[in-house]
Amino acid sequence: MKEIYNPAEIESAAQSYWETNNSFKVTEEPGREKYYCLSMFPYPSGKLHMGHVRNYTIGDVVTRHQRMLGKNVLQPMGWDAFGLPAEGAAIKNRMAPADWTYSNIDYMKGQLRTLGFGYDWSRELATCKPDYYKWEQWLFTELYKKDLVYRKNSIVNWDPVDQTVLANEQVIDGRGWRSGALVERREIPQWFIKITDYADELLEELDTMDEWPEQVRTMQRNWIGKSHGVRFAFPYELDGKQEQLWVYTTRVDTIMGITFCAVSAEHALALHAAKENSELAAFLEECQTGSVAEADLATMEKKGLPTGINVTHPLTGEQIPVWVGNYVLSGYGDGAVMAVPAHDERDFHFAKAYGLPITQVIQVGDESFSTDGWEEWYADKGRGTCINSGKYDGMSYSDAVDAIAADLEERELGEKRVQYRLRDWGVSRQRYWGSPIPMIHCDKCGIVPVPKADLPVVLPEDIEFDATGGSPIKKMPEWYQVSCPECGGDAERETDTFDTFMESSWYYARYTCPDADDKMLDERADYWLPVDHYIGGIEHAILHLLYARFYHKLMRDAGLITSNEPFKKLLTQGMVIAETFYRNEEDGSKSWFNPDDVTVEHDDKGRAISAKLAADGNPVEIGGIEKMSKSKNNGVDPQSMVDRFGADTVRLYTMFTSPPDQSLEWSDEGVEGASRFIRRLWNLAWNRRDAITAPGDLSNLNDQQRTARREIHTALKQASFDYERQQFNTVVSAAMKIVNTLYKLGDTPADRAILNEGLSITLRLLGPISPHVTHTLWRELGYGDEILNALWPQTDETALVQESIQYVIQVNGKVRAKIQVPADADKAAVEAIAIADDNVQKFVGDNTVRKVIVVPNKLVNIVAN
RNA sequence: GCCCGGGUGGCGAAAUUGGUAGACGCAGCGGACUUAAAAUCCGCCGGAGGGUAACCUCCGUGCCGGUUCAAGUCCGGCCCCGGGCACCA
Repeated sequence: MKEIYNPAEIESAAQSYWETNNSFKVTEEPGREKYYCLSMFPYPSGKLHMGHVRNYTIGDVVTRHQRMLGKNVLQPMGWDAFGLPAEGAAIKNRMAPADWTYSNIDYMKGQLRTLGFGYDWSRELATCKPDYYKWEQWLFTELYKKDLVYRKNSIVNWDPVDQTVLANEQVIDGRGWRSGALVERREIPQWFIKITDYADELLEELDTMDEWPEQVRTMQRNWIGKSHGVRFAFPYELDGKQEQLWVYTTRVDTIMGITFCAVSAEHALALHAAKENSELAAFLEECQTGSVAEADLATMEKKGLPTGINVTHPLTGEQIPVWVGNYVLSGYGDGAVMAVPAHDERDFHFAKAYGLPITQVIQVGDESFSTDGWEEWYADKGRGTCINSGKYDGMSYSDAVDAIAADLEERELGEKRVQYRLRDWGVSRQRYWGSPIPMIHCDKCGIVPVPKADLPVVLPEDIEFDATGGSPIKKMPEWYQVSCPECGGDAERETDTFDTFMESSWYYARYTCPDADDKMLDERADYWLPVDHYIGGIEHAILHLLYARFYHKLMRDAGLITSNEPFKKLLTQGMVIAETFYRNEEDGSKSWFNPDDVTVEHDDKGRAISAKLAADGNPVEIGGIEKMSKSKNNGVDPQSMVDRFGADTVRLYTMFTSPPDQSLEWSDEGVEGASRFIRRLWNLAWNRRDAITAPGDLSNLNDQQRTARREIHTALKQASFDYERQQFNTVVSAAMKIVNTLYKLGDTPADRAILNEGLSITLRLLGPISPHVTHTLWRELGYGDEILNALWPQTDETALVQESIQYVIQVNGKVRAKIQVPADADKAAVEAIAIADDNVQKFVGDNTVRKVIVVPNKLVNIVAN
């Protein structure tokens, strides 16, 4: 052991120790409790950012803690390796996406190693490897056979200059990111997986997933968007032909209040009417270019034009005018709605704007209805009864819905229907760097899935990108020209690749058996799954987590696994944020400076008052605290922090500064503090190394020593509780409290015994958080070989027992005294001592004591007036 | 607009879920050690007022009201900040 704490040295030694001993390699042990802890795998973008460090530290802390509880713990790591940035880098650096990706993986893996994360690297996977994507290709062909996969036309962004399809991220302000050309919408055939077949199961299971944050469950519920309603038609005649306008509504009870219909700008009826009407045609054009951001839509002005077409009310036979409305969504339901301005807020504002009639058909109690302004109760579904509705008058919501739906059904003009917002999952991407879609197009046989024996369809990695960014495999006849597996004739491969969400939807399962070479998953999957604890960013709340849940059910129904859900517990960690600094440039733009390059001046209260750029000494503006990002240049490089302070300090700081689900504000001073604490621990161990030799006798302690031991075990109890509820910041503070207590101990045999016990507890509490320094001290002080496998410390309840207890005495709810009472005193005795106190007497005065509340071992409240 | 979070010292945050508000840390101040500095160790540290002092009093958890012996915590109403989103008929 050395006098001076040297993180670089002890950390690399500890890491080598774990590597040579395969400390984190695990196998299935039937009968032993397993724990599968997983952090969302990274995209290999180049280097780790602070968000990764936080995510993976949380995962590693959970992993090491569960291991010390005696469980068989799996924590794997891998790479979400397909994706668009590799193509951009390929064009820019004139290198193959595969080479760029592999070199990034190499570098980032080294970074993960220096942070001391305990991964079972024998299970490492990269989703761009054929032995990985082979199995999702196989599953896709199986789904095709089960009729869960289909092909249909869908719209893509087309760059007319580069002659290539663009991903949404590559469209900037409606223009191609490279060419700058106006992007066109083109319809091409694409592959879909029927996630809607699983919508109900995906929705209903959310109710049972009580270890997921409520926020995430709500977001998924809304995304699936199930509603119960009625779909019905308005007949009309057009060019002498009988047609029907179909709409969907959840408020068919208001059907007698329809005063117009509204269709979306893309609706066939609108397009037809626009042929004869140039004003309408211009309006439809305008609707195409408006903002599509949801928040804008919510506050957007309601606009519309009449089509000049009338339809017939299915029950009254009345003529109803059809309008085009910018508030009608083309993609939901039939792209058309019935409008009941009296009982729908959007319809109301539209009717007011265009002078359309408003007819009240629902009455709630004695509320008074007026067309002057909108009232909340007008649209209160389920309240009130029908009026002005002929034979439906007096009916409640559910009676009216049943009766009206029955009448519509009788006329063959409608029926009840469950509607979802969720759409089928479009998985085709016209990109290169992804898994090829294993389908063959044969002129004779049609679509033929690639047989299992021919899988995987390997993506060629040794390619060159031309400047357009178009997918190279689309220009490689030697790759896509094949013979048909069925008839043997000439055929062509699908040249589109899968959406990268396909790979990230099942990687958690493949880690359980990454070497299975004849099956997607083997029997080991059921030992480890479901994942007990999944950790990642909130940005994946909907898409990734919904697709992974869907995929899990697909794999279950393919007979590969038996569980229903992939992730038992979910933790969404908070953002990492930092101060920003900028200068206003002459052209009105801002240039942002990294906090590393700025010196901040504080006033005597410690408030930041001004900041200067270190390079030129001139002032910069303080821009407020924001999420670490490239655009604000406020990212702190984890590597430079590890180099300066060591991984243990960086890990301790990220755990100590905020609870895991809240945002974490970076502060250099805070990191210094974390580093100072670790040195304080090290110095204690060094200075008292001769005293910490063996456990001593704890049975004969004086008052001071008993207090010290009580403080240690109180902190331990709190820390164990906080580990369970994953509030790691207070775990660190508990360890700090114990160290503070240990510093105050003397050097008698009893003090040495307490020190020995206290330090062994502290090291184990911190073991999961700062593993290197605790590993080293554990061995140097002779506690054992591996703290990693040490058992979690138990609270000694007898150490918590006190001879006398401090009671807080309140008079009328205000603290007036603190008294020491023997621990065995009964309620009456406590009361008596409390009332006898001088200060209590002073405040009770001449008043009569009405009531005395005694909270055992805590507090007495005397009510007097 | 709607749905989640959140609002506590100069700052990051605690408060074992209704029982001493501010633990632990950062910054700051004071002291010890040192020729000196750094490092380290010890102490003080919400505001106002009183006392030589140990201490004492009043105010204080975004704002207003309520429930309770007791509210940072529960209920009702509002104001800010952060994140997300379905104009879904």
